[in-house]
Amino acid sequence: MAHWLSILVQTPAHARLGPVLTYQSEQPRPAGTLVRVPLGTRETLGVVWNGSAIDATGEIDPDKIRAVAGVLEGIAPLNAAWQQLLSFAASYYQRSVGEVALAALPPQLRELNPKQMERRLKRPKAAAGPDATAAPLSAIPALTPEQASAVAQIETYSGPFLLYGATGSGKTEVYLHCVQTLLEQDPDAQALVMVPEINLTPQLEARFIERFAPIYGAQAVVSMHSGMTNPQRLKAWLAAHSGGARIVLGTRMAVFASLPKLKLIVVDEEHDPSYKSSEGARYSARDLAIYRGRLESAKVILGSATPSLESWHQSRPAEEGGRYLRLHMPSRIGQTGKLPLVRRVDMNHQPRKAVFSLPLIDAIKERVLRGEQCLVFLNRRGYAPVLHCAECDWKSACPHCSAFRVFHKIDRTLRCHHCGFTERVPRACPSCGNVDIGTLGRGTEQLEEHLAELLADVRRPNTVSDAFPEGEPLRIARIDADTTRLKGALEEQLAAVHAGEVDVLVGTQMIAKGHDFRRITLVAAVNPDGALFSSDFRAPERLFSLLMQAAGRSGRDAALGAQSEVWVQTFQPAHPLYAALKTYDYPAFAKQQLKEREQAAMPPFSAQALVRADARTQEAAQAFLNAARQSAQTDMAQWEGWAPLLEQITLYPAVPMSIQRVANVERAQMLVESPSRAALQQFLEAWQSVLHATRGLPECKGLIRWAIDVDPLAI
DNA sequence: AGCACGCCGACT
DNA sequence: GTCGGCGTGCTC
Repeated sequence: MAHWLSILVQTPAHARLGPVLTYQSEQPRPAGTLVRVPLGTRETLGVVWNGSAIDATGEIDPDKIRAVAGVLEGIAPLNAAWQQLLSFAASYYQRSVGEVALAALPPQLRELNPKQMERRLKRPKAAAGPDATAAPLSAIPALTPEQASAVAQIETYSGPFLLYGATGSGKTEVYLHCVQTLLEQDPDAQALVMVPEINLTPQLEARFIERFAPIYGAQAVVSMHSGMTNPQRLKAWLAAHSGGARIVLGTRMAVFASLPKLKLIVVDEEHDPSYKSSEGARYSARDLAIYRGRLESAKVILGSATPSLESWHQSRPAEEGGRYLRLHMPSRIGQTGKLPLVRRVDMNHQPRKAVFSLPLIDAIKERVLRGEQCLVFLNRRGYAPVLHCAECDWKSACPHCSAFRVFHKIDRTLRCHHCGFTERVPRACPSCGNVDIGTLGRGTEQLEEHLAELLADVRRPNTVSDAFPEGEPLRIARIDADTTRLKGALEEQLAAVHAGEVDVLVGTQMIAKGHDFRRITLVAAVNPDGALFSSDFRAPERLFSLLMQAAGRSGRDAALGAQSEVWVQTFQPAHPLYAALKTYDYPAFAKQQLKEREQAAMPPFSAQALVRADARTQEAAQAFLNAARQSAQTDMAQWEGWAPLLEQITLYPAVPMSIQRVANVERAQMLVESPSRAALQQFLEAWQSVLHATRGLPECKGLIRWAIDVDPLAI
């Protein structure tokens, strides 16, 4: 007799299909079982959900129920905790479970046919156990008192923990130590360690392999990130799912890894915006890590030198309502203990239009003449952000976007950084024919060029590197998304910096993160003021974090640490953000920001969601959002018992997005806010059906798609 | 989202 | 006469 199974398949939220489909099967299958099912004309991967549940929507024609095509033999069902995690993620981020769950599985599980799958699973596994070929275990550094105290607290309490440690305070050593203790105590236990970016995985992986391969074998450590090939991803996933991998390192996607014996989760640089996904289900891996930790009784460590204000607020003293335990490690290891001196240059007193102030140029010269390296930041790539005609006021607008195309001098192109549209730079103004067209603003390319001119007469000292003898011109290098497009280019360029081939490094924020430059003693932010006046209320938080991280790049070498400096060129030298930066007083900065947020009832003192709409015309996008808003305020208010809930919800009018048009698609958004997270959740869930219905309205013709972003990072 | 079916323009 | 454009509609 056949059994009826509820099965998840990959169906987008807007498809008019239930979240689970009903299939029949000769045998009962436990929830979590991976199966292949027919769907329309194709066969697709499905996950058995809630065992023998009768279809929730009720009336489907029994004749339409098709049979399960097969079970993925040799792969154990996903456990209840995993199912619960995915159910939660789907409902919290307002997507269908099918979409979220199937996207969380490695792509090859979907693509491989049964025969290929069988072959993959039969592959002989490398013998578990110590890896004889691994380098002999190098001495494990003794913990500093601060590290030892943090480790002791993590072992004593259940967490979650916010490890608030200065750059260079040795947070990674704390992670390594906690993982090591865990694996020694529990022969099955697994740990999940997340980092924000792929770029940061190789060095972390090297450190974990160095530490753990000699004890547990190299296959005990696996990585999960989007830079891996599909076969690599499947292999890592299977290793984690089978329990063979003891440590999983990865980017945000790793939070969904199947880890049957998960006991510890580390979220390094927890404040980093990369943990929030910006497409599909817009989940926050950091927030899901907290949920998952509680769900599976696994300890969670969030680590940062500049925690997100959300995490900082959650880690206030327990008697004030804090839920995380804050562990503080203020000291940098192996150094004089001092962070670089922060110097603000008041650009109001510098020549108008100066890119580099005189004192900064002098300081850079002085450093390179001593054989030290300098790092210069500007968060804008290209040569100039706008090309401009002084005669007729033509500007290099992108024809497809509401943005300017950026002038790239290197290949003489105008490039739109939003849609990719690229043209050769015109010789004369395309509008009036004036041949004297100029640039407005500057980017990293121009900075590099300008710096070369300013330092043209400076010669290298003889202390730097044998390969580049005394008396040669300075080497100025640039690292940004343009110079690192090719695979391996970033590593190559970083290696050149490490080798001392570069005297001055110019780049965007991508060089601020994680890289351990030994001989850099001066870091300069050329023009960071923009974030102070941004309409995004999180911009100051990001700027502070970026500048703190940049400061962490300077003076990591003990011998040079004492004299290292961070320079900030600003027109707002008295701004409280820079004042807090000068004393590295993150707590003071956070306190001030949180006070502002509380007064304005912004996160973490309120919950937000954003509905974004893409359409052919701006009118259609806004009409859709405003109609859905109207329905919420009139129709939903009539629903039995909904009025009190709706009173806790604020729906703001639809507004165009800050870049209103990208690739000829008009974009608008609407903010939804509530003092209560629960109320917001309840509202959004019910509102989904209203949004679906709104779509069909005549004034919404031209709407392309819409999506809800819960806990958006940028508004 | 896929993937079909379906009805109108330029090619072997 | 076919290949193929992407508009609508369905998938347990």
